[in-house]
Amino acid sequence: MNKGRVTVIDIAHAAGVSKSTVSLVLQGSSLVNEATRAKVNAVIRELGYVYNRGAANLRQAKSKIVGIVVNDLTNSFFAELAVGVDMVVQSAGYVQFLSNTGESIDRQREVVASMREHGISGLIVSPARGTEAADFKSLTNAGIPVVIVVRNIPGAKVSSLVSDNFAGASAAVEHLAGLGHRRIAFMGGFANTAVFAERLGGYRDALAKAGIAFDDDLVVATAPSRAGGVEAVGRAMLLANKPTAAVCFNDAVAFGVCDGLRARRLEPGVDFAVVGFDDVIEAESAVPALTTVSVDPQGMGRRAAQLLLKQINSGKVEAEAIVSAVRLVVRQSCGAGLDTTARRVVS
Amino acid sequence: MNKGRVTVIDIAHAAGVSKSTVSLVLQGSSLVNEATRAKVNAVIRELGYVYNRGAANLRQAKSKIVGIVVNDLTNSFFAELAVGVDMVVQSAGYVQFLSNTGESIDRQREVVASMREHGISGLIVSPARGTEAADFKSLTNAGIPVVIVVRNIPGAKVSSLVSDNFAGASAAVEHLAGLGHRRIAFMGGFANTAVFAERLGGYRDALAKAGIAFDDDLVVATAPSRAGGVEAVGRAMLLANKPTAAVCFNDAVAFGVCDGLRARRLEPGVDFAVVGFDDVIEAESAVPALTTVSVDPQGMGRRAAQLLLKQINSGKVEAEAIVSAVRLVVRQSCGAGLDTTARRVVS
DNA sequence: GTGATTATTTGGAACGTTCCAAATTTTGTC
DNA sequence: GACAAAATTTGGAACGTTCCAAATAATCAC
Repeated sequence: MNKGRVTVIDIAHAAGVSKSTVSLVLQGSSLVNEATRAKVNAVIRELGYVYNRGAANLRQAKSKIVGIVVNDLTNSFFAELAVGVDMVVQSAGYVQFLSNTGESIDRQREVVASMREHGISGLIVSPARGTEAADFKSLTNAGIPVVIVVRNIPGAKVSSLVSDNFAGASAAVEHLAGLGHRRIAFMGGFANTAVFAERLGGYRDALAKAGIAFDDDLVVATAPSRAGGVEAVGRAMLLANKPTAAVCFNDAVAFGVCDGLRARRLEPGVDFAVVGFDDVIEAESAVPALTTVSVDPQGMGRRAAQLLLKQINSGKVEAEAIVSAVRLVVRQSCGAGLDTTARRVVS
Repeated sequence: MNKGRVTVIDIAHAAGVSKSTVSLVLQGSSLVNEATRAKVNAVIRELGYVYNRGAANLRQAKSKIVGIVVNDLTNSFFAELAVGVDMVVQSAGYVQFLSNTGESIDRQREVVASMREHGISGLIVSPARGTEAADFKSLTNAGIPVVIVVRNIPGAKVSSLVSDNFAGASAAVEHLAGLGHRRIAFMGGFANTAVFAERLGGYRDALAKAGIAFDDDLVVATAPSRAGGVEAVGRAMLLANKPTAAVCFNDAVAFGVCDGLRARRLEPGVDFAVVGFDDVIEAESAVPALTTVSVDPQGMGRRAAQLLLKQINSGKVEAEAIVSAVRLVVRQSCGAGLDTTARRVVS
């Protein structure tokens, strides 16, 4: 009725108290008498009051908003990561700005700036390729904590949470070697990324430990997508000395590899062993179920959010670098599928 | 330096003008002299000023924030939808709150309330199952436009954008019948949803038109996921009179059906025809490429966002119900794969 | 009942912006 | 150079909250 918006003052008026008291009630302060609290709450419900956080943020400092920007939301890995973040952020009473950069660094800059104007009190970012350490300088200078996930940025003075890519790839190779494979390919991924380098490093290391010579022909870099996987098998099968197994850059590539194998009348898990990386949700239900390095993207999202909230609350912005442990989940696609009850980790 | 935050007043001071002038510059007003504008902008850059939208919103009404809530972000369909929304929202200078409900109606209520407190000026929602028309009443009462996508809610006085489920399923059946199939199953999806009912309706209608008797055994409802697809083939293949083709509730189910077929040594597109629904991004690159009803989730997201922005800007909140046309994209999984150059629509 | 405690409540004064009406400067005309 | 018109600039007064210091009310001990 009056004007439009119902404000604390209207409530105060209707409840016969001062606006300060209403404010106290809103914040759940213990200073206020039980009877008045009840009355105020009743009036609040009655008038359909909605809290105006914008106004509140003007006085307070803590905004109950965090930002999360990912480089490719259409990739299940990042979608799950976002869901993980959402879960903890939501139950902490925060709300998240989420934006997709599509690997565009300009877009990333824009959305981060925009989020900042909107007053985020923290940022989780899976940086677009080519992001520099300086890009988050202004955030951290302003005391806004930043957590980088998935892809690390050398030299950035912010917290990071990445998975143990080296150990993961290494475990995959070790497992395949244990099954008797000698021609093990590394398929998919863009060669000029840190993640690629780390996983390839683990691959080479494990190869060496297993006494298998590294063969440059067996690493075939493609887009880290399903289509890239199809392409990768195609290229690998042109070799004179064909591989009999592959560790893939990620699960999307692995699925593509399976598709490509079948297009050649080879059955993954029978005629050729494939292991993925990430343990995306479909990995378990696919046929054959994908043997993969479990990164638990959702769990990673949750951990990232927890780390961020911790930093927001503690006020101190000291960088913390966490590398998250991974473990190989053996299912059917590697041909060792004895234990079909293997389940994904939910930490 | 001074306190912490740089404000318009600091800028005004440093530039030797009044705060009002700075404000004018910020808004790109044409009232201000070119020379002063330049000076002010220089100072802004120099002092590292960041605009405080929260404060601005206190005075203005339009908040440059929209909310989007989806029921399952881990489903590529919704992830792509969100990306589509993000694209247009971003380039309109807005920023989006995104939340995932995971089909929980309580969570949905919470996040919508929270978004509202944060001052969204519009909401796009793919409602959780069981959402009622009344749930958005308070939003619309406050003049905040709401656009419902994907799943319609009968009786809700808000705009909606859904795909033509009836026509899509119908086209799929017609196509399969045209290829000579008589035992066509309908696989996947929860039976008690509007979308299921619409698609099943299209299926039955097309069956009738093709002169094929409807067989209750051939509709096998399961979860609308990859695992559900696997389950569906399993059940269908137990029938005495087995199907030779299936139209699936969505692409996830269709992929599951392919998996299940292969687990039975049947090759999709050769021994059994499968057509999906949605045209998720992987549909094109999967092997065999999936014949599916193209819903173009990203395009739908874009359209929803455009519709919402239009309503926000025009100020009038009159509901508009759009049913988005779909078209069958014939690829390989239906066995008619002659034209391999079929491409997805990007409107 | 009195003074001291403790428990509640309460008016401003912020916070950083935008808006309005009015003031000032510049430009143009004769 | 005086006057009008146009262009530019500018002080408050909002916006809806939270804080603070201080006021008031309730309770206690004697």
